[in-house]
Amino acid sequence: MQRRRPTIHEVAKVAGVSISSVSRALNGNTSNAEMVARVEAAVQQLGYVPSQVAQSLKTRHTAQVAFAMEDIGNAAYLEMVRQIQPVLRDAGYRLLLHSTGADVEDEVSVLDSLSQNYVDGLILCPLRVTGRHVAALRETAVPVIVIGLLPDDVSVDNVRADSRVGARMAVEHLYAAGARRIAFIDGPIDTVPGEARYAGYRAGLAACGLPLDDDLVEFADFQFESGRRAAREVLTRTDVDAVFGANDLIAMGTLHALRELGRTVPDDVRVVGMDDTTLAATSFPPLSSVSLGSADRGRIAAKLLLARMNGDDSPPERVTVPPSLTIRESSR
Amino acid sequence: MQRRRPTIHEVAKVAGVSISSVSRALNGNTSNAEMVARVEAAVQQLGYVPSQVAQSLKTRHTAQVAFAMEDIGNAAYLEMVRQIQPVLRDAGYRLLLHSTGADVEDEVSVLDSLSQNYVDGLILCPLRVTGRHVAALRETAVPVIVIGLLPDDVSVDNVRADSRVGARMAVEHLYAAGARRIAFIDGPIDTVPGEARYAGYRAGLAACGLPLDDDLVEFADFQFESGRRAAREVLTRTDVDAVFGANDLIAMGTLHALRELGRTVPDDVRVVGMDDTTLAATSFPPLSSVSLGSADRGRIAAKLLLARMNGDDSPPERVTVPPSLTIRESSR
DNA sequence: CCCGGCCCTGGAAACGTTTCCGGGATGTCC
DNA sequence: GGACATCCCGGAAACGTTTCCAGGGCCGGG
Repeated sequence: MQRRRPTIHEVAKVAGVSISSVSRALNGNTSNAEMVARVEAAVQQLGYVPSQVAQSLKTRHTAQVAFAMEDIGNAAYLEMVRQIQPVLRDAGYRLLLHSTGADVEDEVSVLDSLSQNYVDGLILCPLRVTGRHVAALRETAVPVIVIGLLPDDVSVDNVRADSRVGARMAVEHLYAAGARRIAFIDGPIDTVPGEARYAGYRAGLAACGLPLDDDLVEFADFQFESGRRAAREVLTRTDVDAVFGANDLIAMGTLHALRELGRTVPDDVRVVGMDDTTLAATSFPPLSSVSLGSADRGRIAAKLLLARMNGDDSPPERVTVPPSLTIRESSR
Repeated sequence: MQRRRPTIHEVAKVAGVSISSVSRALNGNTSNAEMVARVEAAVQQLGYVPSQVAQSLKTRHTAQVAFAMEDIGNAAYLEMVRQIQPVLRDAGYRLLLHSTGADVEDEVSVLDSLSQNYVDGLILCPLRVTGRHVAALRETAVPVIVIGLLPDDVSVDNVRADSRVGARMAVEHLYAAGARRIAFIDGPIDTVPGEARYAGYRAGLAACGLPLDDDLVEFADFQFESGRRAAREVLTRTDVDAVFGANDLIAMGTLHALRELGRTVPDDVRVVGMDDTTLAATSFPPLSSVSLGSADRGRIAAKLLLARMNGDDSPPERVTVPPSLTIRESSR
């Protein structure tokens, strides 16, 4: 351990050839089979492993890609990671994780330094998009794919969910199932998803001819506990026959709140969540949930990034993954 | 985008000083305030960002650490990542993720190439430990911390859970609550945790004076669906008044199987899981679970690694994190 | 048999930093 | 006021690769 590693020079000496020949032999740029054999023998003997750092310096790429998101603990991001990782690994890239903790400062610094550096590409999932994000995005030295909403005038590849339509689908589904007092527990209103889901909720109400009642709306922070608290709030404050939670954790919290208040699901109150994480299928009762296609978005983003890193310079793409509703017992 | 980045030479030219001075100014190795100011002005003007690759080549460290585990989707590993990431980030390291898919080949290649390369340290969570693992561990060029069981003669820092004792605690708890026919749904027996938990289960039975009945034991693969299936199997096969699941997913599957079979929890059958993931608290009924301290293990491993990377060369440590049982409604 | 072209090899430069070293200027003390 | 120590800056080497380039051997054709 901590032994100095052999360099290409030592391999060359042992094999009795020049370092250029070693390099060529190892990279398959020679046709002399005997040369290759000698070099490989020397490599074997010394336990030589090329320095990726030196290679990177020379070749100007690092075989690394970063994925930056708010919090790896969030199931939706996790789903993305699970899709992104194999795609990139099969293409020979390593995945670097960057939890920003939703800090704008941190996200921007990822963009303008991280992306100019030890990474060949970046997939970014910003919770909020500020002017500084946009400015930084214009300056990056490597391809960036943004997952999430982005202003129209930013020409960067962009894979988005349509959580607005998704939220509307949830409301319409609940209405169709007979609900008329549909509560909504949102995440923070100043985040991109929080705002979009709220808009979708209102659009859904409008489409169903229901009035918007502020008593039916509460804001939490996308977590289980705060979801439970917010749900209790609404449920004790006013009359409710359905709850739409802005993500599955909030909806799970709602299920617990309902149980504590002695209400039954779905007979008494129907519940729908969002993101369709594994939680939804394993909850009790199994939770209806609007999938925003996290897995698809991850996979698409990874493939897009791969194409860009391979030199594809067609105009920026904008892919929107359509939402889909999975109906389970909680709203049946 | 894709514009060539300025180098230190250009900064030097703009600032009218030598590259050595630029380097010193940027790294705080100079006391001339005016020099620093001039350099920073030039840096600002050019938008210069040092090449981390070149720095790494020179300084021989990369400010990167890898975490290799079977599958990032597993909640226990996720918990570790959440702890490891901030510790390392605060110390200036980036975290590289490596999902091995439990492939021995892949794990060993991580060990003997990855660790000799673009990384200053490695945290490894092997599901199985083979001779090749051990051999590779002896050869690594950078500090490695292993989370999980390791043969005694391998002198590598090691943070372990005691899942054997944990499993035994679960059984004793169920016995104390009145259960006498305690079923066990394990993961694959040929994995380190699968084996340890099985051993703990048997030890628990022995401690309670209960016989080992093969009818009460079934093997799944640590997933929800296979856990549900295995639970159904056992529950229809024989008489059962408690189930211990080798992880929370299996226990969740068991809860669903019980519900489908019309048995109530905990009155009819008590259930205990393992890992105490967030799932446990949000399930219905809330799931009793043995915590193996994933979060603690992650944090400890990260700190240990940090110490090693800072040159601490005291003899290898072996830390065992004690299990703890959180009793919730499912076994009350 | 000689010459030209081709292929293979080795030498050397380059990638962008950090750091060692030497020289010149400055300050201080006698 | 001179000598010596001190400090600061610039030049250059080095980190470990890849790749360009030139030279030499070999083969084939004239």
